[in-house]
Amino acid sequence: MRLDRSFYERTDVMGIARDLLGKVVHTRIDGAHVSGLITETEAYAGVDDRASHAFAGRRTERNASMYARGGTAYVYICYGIHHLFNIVTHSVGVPHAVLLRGVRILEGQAEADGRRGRPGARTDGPGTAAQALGIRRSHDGTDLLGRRIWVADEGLAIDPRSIAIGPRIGVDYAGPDAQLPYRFRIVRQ
DNA sequence: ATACCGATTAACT
DNA sequence: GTTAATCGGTATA
Repeated sequence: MRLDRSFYERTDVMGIARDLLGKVVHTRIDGAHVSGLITETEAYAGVDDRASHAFAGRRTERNASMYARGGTAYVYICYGIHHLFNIVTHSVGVPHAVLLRGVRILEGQAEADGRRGRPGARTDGPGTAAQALGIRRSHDGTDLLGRRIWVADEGLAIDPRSIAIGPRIGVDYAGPDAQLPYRFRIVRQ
């Protein structure tokens, strides 16, 4: 069952990041349907989070969609190369987001392989997951309740003991906030 | 205008 | 372990 607006409009971005583990992200892009089990996420907690692009209310052309309503895609280019897919949460004007950091492809493996360039290539990083799903900067601002990108609960139960929680990756610039336990991943099963 | 850095990855030594 | 790839944001002039 597809996640509805009320899931994304919740105010607890860390809880959403955790609850997205085991959900299934679907894309219908360039005529192909690809889906993947979400295995890793990170929460970015808006204006108070030094690791967030929206820290202190920063608002630029790049991060404008972080300020959209929950259930919107925020896609930006990192290191000039990688397209990183985020799920915006909370309400309009509150720039919370969850970074998709890893998936296990369930449907459309051949299409994902083609996009990644070789069969069986990894999809366990934020850049590789977005690439396999076909998500790119042009999908920034896409409504996750539309027909291009959506997330579904397909009844896969995740044992809480299989979830690891720890500091986020690559945010050393964020000072003390770099140590916050905002990274969630499935480590077993 | 110039300079530096980043929510990364793959291909090296 | 190191490094190249490559571009928007931010700071400085």
